Parts: sequence; C-alpha cells; structure tokens
Amino acid sequence: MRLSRAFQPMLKETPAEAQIVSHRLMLRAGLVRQTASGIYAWLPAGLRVLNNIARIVREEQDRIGAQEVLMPTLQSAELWKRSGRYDAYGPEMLRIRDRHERDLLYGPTNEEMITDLFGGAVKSYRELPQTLYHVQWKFRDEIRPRFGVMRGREFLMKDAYSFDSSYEGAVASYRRQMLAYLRSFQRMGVRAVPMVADTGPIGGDLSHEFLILAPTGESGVFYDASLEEQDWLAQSVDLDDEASLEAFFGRVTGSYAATDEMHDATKWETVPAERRREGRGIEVGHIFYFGTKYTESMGISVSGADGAPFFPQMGSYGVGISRLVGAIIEASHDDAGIIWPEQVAPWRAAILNLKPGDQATDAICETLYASAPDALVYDDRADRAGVKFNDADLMGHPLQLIVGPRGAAAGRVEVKRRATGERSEMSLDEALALIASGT
RNA sequence: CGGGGCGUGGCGCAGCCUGGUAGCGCGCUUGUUUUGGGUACAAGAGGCCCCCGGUUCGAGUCCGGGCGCCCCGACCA
Repeated sequence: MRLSRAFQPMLKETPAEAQIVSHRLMLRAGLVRQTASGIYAWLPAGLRVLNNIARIVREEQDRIGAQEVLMPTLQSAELWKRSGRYDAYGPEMLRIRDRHERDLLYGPTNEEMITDLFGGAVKSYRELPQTLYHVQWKFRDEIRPRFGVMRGREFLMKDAYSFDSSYEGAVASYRRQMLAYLRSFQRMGVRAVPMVADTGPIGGDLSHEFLILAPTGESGVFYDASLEEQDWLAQSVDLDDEASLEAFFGRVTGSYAATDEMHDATKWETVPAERRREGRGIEVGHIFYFGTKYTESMGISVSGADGAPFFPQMGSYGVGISRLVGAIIEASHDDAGIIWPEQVAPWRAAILNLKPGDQATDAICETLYASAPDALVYDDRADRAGVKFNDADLMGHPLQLIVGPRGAAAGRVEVKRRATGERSEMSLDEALALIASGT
C-alpha cells in the first residue's frame, strides 16, 4: 500500500473519548472509527489486523479438525424460546421485530442455533464427534460500552461448538481446543494464560478463561511462571490419542493459575516464590464444557449403538477476535505507539522514503516495494522525515526500511526494528532478502 | 440503571457565569522555505455553535424538553 493513496486517517491529537491506551492508539493510527456507542467501523489497516488474528484462529481450529460454518447474525426468537433463554437472557440481548411483527434478535451467541442445525442433520452416534465453528459478529447491548473495541457492543468472535457421544469424548474435544487456543495466542505473539474459571452449576474442571497479560487488564491474575515458559507450538500432542491429550492437559493445569475471583491463597503458597507471577490480564478466550444443557432443553438427540436415543455432550469455545486487537496493543506498545507482533501486523514492514523526488532514493524504495507490495506499506508521502518516523512508530510496523538520499547514493538501506529500536544498515539485496524471509 | 460531565470548522479546546452577531492551537489549501525525528513565514478555505421549543429588540450564551457521547459504580467475550 502506498501511504499517499491509503485511507488511513492518522490523528495527531487524541480524541477526547478515548481513555485507555489501546483505544487512543487505535484511533490515532487510523485503525477504527466509532460510529455509535460501542460500535466501530474498521478501516483498512485495522481490518488487516483483524483478519490476521482471525486467520490464525481459523488455521488452529482447522488443525484440530473443527469445521468452519457461518451462521447469521439475526436469529429467530423461537429458537431461544425453545432453550428457555429468550426470557432468561435479559436486556443485554438486542431484540428486533420485523414487518410481520415476528420477534428476532441480534445474536449474542449461537448455542441454540448450532444445536438446532446439528440436530437437523446428525441422527446417529456414528457421525460423532463433530466440532463446528464460525467467525461472526455478535451483539450484546452492554449497559456501558467502554475501552474501545475491548468492550464494544458489537464484536467479532470465533465460537466453536463440540458434539460428542460420551463425556470422555467431550473431555478430549475440550483438551484439543485448549491446545488450539494456546497455539493461537502464542502465534499472535502474546502470552495468554489459561485460568480456571467458575463452572457454575455444571461443576468440574472443564472451564478455562484465557487472559492476555497486560498492566491495564481488568482482572488480577496469579500464575506459575512455567505457564509462560512453555512453547506450545513445539509440543507434540496426538490429537486422536486420549492419553496424549491428557498428558498435555496435565502440563497445563498442573501449574497454578487463577484470576483474583478464583484465587486460592493457600495453594498459591505452594508455588515456589521465584516462580510466582502476579499481574493483570484481559480475557480474550473462554472454553467450557456444558454437557447436555442445550441438546436436552432443545430436544436434540441421536441414536446410540444400542438403538436408543441419547443427548450429545457439548462444549463451547469462544475467542474475542475484535477484542484481541485492543488487547494485543495493551500488551505491546510504548510511548511512541503500537508495537505489532509479526504475525498480526497489518504490514510486515514500512518503507520510509525520506526524500520523494530524489532519483536514487525513489529507485530503491520502488524496488523494495515491488518485491512484496501486499506485505509492505510504502510511505511515499511528500512529508518531512520526522513525520514519517513518528507515523511509522505509531503504526507499529515490525520493521522500518529507511531510505534517504545519504544511504541511497551508496545503495544502502537502514533497517529499524520497532520492538527493540535496533538499527542496522544493509545493501538493497540484503534488505530484499529480509523482506522475503519475513523476520 | 444510580452518580458526574460534555456536545462550538477534521482534531484538541476557549467563549456561556455577566445575551450584542464566533475565536485559538493543530490539521487542510496555495506560495516561498526547510530536508534524517511532527521546519519557518505569508496568504487562504472551512462553522445548521447537537436538535426542537420558549424568553428577549437580539440567544453559542438564559429557560424547558429531547437526542448523542464520555467518565465513576453495578455488569460483562
């Protein structure tokens, strides 16, 4: 993208409504614009980040055998009356009436719809297990939206739903999701620690929240350092083997981790002092097992091996995709702006042309840009160098390829790494290789 | 939903108390200048002062009603 033609309205001053750092930076960097309280329009750069996050989540869901579908945003009230939640959900649900006076709602979640879809198609235990997911906009009419996209009313979420014929199968599905989550967040370049969550009336240990560690997080967190030391991508877990899944699950849940509501000071004492980590976290994912709650209430059963019908066991697994954009910024920024982790950055690198019009400088910039036009943003604007440095820092591109007449005359490109501030000078060919390698 | 605040060019704000026909900084346009960390000067463009009603000779300003947005709390992916 050439910045001179990009729809990327950057702000020098912070809009009054933005309080927290991620909200301020998202507005200043031109990632989003608010259109109503808690509702945002995503501009090109912000959308690229959103899509990057969704892409990682999809790849990890696909990897564990979940299948993507796409359910609508609007749902019939009838569906929710069957589960009993239409009346139970409360004013957070946005209710709508169509021209025929039929009651609809803008979905805050999709358990009812997926259960109904599943039940309409699957009739035998032989077709289980199944895990279906989708990435869709949801709406919850929060009393008080705030924190930009982190607590919006409309938000993009990945939600997955597993159907199994036994409790043991449901547990395996749950553990596969846990692995997918740990891998997803690690790939996004952030640390998200799974914490035991309140399981409510169902009980058991099959409910975890994933919190990204950030000083501005809404919950206090306590966890064993081993949870942030593990490389989940390197672990070999056999997704089809229950023993392997169990061993993996043990490695995760064997270490203490809890939010302040669930914190157990006595157990905390058993963690060696040097491995105790305390901080704050932002919830970006939640996985839980809920058994036959919906299959039963909605009368969705399948035939078992003995010919008798039974209610499949379900679990549900959510990731706040749009919230993650804000949460990642909360976890990764400095005074100058955003510091995007590689994998989610809107562009891999920015090319800063310090003197548009200078023949040698333009030539090098154009060569760099042409090597990967979709992965690079080229600051070819007729602005001063200082403006470009500041905007590039604000936008948080992992790499800045700085080209000015001084270096260009010698065929040199200066590379600045946003995360460390480290600078190095290299030849054009070396810079091209760097772009191609993506690191 | 309780408490508080705000709504004035694109953004940040002043003006309102004490009514007299709208101003500042940034941004934008043009020119000159500058050219490796938000350059300087000059000349410009741009405003239904959130909306409706009332008081008044006259309302951005006072009064009433509405709408929108933000902050604290309770609540939450």
